[in-house]
Amino acid sequence: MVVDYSSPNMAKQMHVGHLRSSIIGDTLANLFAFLGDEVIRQNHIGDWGTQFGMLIAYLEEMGEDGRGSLSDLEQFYKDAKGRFDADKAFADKSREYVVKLQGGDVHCLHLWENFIDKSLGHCEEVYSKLGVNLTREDVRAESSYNDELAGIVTALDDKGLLTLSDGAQCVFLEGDEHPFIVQKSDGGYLYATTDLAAIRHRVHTLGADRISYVVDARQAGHFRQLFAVARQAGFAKPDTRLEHVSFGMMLDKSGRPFKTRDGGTVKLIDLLEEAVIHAKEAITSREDYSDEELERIAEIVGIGAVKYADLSIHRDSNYIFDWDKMLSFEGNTSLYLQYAYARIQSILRRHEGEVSGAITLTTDPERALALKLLQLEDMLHRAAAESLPHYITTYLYELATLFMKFYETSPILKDDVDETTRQSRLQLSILTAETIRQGLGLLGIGVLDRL
RNA sequence: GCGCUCGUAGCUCAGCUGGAUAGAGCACUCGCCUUCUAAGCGAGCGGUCUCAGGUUCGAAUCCUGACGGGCGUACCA
Repeated sequence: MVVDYSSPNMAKQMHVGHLRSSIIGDTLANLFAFLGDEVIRQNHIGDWGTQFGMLIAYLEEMGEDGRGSLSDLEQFYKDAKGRFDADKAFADKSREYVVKLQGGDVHCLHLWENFIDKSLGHCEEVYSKLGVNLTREDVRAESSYNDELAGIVTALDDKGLLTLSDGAQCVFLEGDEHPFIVQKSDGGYLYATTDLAAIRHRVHTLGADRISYVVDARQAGHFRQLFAVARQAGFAKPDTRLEHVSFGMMLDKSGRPFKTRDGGTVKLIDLLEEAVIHAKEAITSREDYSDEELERIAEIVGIGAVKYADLSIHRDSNYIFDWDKMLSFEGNTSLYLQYAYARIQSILRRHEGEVSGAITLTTDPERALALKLLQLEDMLHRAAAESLPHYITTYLYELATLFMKFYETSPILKDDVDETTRQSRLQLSILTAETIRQGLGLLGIGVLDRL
């Protein structure tokens, strides 16, 4: 199966809006793979379009080796746009470069490749910090389908699906007010065309029997049409499962789309750095760690908190972005789970000798914990069937809560605990720790032996 | 206008596809560290599940309508 997620635009820096697709998609890909599916990750990056003419013209001006100028893509884009608006000659050159680029001009292609490479490098930096398992091998850029677009339109025509309307090639779907446009009146193709080419490639070349698109809910209409057309055209087979794994938007406290104070977008890398700083402050006040240790723990705790805050919410709902909540360490948070894990590791460190023997359940806390442990597999299948990552977080939180109660009521290493009970409780603790570790692992969140 | 989606405690959210007195966290009030990590645990406070009908033995959950929020509505992605 194919999971299509993240899909950043190469012209812009990744901002908080890209967070959800990246981590929801990654979690689902991890989950499907864990359950035994053959998963092909696809990062359908946006690397084509008119703005690239402007960007490569500006890159050329700045000197293409000038890495400094590209270190902040957001600023680079703004500067390029400023040049474009202010300087007519530059604007003309930008338009000329778009045409040359699309015509395969070597010089422009070289500039463009350089630009994409740098931009993708920024994304990879974010993926690495986020613990998202996307590599260059998963990248299948929009532009890579360019040569197939004409063939897509021809194939639709052969099927008798096309109608010329106002000069544009359209597929009219029954019951839809608007058609699915695959070729503009000026002859240009659209992302709808590219998406069709991508489906055909995924089904017929990659052999996908299920394709999950992790894209925000605003594009629901597009995907509904895309899937219908893909089936009618035979790009997808009748039994190919196509699904739009939609998710809601990030809103601010007053319920409007989330922006910074000055109306800009919050860069993802800044959010992550902020989270690590916050985690560092919280950790420092608690215990003495070496600088190295502090850095490592803050990274795992801080990034985990951000990811968990997002993944623990039903993906369909719009959610309110709140620094305090996102960086919170109380209640249903990643730290609670990491804390439970660390407590167990502490017990295991103190215990000397082997752990063996049967698990015997005699008390209510033991039974409740064991019962929850047994529900893991069922939960994972439900999460996969519905593509809902928050089932995992809810489960882990419930598990950790039950462990905390067990921990409070059920001594393990105390002198007055008999050996049979001790072994049983150790086994329960180990199973709990392993379940938390694996569960958080699916979310791409790490655990710590000490906290 | 039409379409999609959401409306559950003061706030942020769950609610396993129709089952028993609707659950958490935060906030607020109390209590628990000489014994395995108090970033924890226990107790309390707090909801006519937006409203009105309907289906059902049974509805937060399904259907219809109203009200309210968000999003989308052909040649951007």
